[in-house]
Amino acid sequence: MTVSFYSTKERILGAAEELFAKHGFAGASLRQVTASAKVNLAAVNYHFGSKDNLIEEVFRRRLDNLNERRVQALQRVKADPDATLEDVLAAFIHPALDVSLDSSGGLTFVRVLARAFAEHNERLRKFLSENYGHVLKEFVAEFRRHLPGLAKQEMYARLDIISGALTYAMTDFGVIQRRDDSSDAHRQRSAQHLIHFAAAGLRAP
Amino acid sequence: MTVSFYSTKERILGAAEELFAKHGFAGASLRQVTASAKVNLAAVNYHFGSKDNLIEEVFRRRLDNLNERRVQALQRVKADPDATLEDVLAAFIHPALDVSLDSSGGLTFVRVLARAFAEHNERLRKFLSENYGHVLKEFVAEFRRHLPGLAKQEMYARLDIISGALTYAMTDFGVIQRRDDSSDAHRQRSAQHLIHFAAAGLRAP
DNA sequence: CTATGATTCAAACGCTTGTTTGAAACAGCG
DNA sequence: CGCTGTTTCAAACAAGCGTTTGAATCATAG
Repeated sequence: MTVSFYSTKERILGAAEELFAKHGFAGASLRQVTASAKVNLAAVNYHFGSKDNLIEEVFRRRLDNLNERRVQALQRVKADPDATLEDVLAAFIHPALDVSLDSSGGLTFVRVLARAFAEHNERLRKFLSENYGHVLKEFVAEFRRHLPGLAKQEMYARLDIISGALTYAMTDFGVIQRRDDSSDAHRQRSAQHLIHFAAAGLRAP
Repeated sequence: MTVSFYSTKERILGAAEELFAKHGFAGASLRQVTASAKVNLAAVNYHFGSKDNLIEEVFRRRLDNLNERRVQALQRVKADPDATLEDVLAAFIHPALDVSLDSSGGLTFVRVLARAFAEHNERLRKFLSENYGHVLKEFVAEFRRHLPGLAKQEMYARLDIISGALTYAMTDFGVIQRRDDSSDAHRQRSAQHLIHFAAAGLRAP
């Protein structure tokens, strides 16, 4: 019997991520979280101050990483004079898939992320916009460089659709039953589909 | 001062739809709903039996209509020997947009629908699958008639993405701020974008 | 009119929620 | 060892939840 290796804070974050993905932010109670983390109920308020702060910390733990990967991928694309629209899309999509492939709860976090989009919680939206907004803006600028004929308003409308599709594809939210092949392989194929799909949609007149 | 025109049941359904869209099913309480509907708290359990039944009734009120419109649109496409892939997609997408354009809460309902997809509530998923599943299957059969080269597994994967994109596009979930033109006009353009976007994605090799 | 069934209402039910409390247990330094 | 600051713990808090109750009100048929 190995004793628990992770700290109380880490165990709370992991359990919270899992339960937020499964039941939503309002649907998962602190008693569920602390029971799953094998931690005292009061530990959440001791270490995080409140449930809202815990929610933000669940996001921050992974969003910083995702944003950094995307910025780096975008910089590589910018430096390449032969880069195509597909390369820009790959710089946007692959880091998200990479995060979802993180062996310790990455896919779970992507499900949490989709929850955040679906919920209209004002505080959460603001927090996410502050973490996502800046990077998204950089991508929009680069997309427009590859699609000079596309009006700005049109560009935003189509990117909106792509972001939604990306979120859905990454979280297996669909009603369709999957085959039982390795989910890693499935996700790799999903990335290719998404890139082709998005590129075709963006290039449409 | 005009007295209330709608019945108690109708006012509850309308208020519930609005609040479920805004705060989710767990997040919106029956006290909020009944207060917003200007109705006694006990009226929900009297007219619907339980909160779960109320949720189902909110869906049934609009889903029957949407399914009927989609089936009819698909039948028209099937009867037309010159119908294209875009026509099948239009038969799938336009009825959903029509529902969202219903002047009395249609767009609100679409937001509720997106909530249902985001939430993993087992009972809700089952209920929606029973209402959506049959029609979706018919559409898959017709899509495959227009894309004989596309493997069944591939077809499902791409339709999954399209369904997600449709849901997101219909609900303005994106972080991008819209222009202030008429939202009806915006939605009409969205439908065209979605159809072109989806057709390009489906036709990609 | 009275009588009957449907509807509304205020109040309370037991239960769960996030948060707070103060004591107990622990760790590490002098 | 004793002392100090950190962390854990059981217990309780007020507030909100879905649901139930029984009386009051309403509409309508006899």
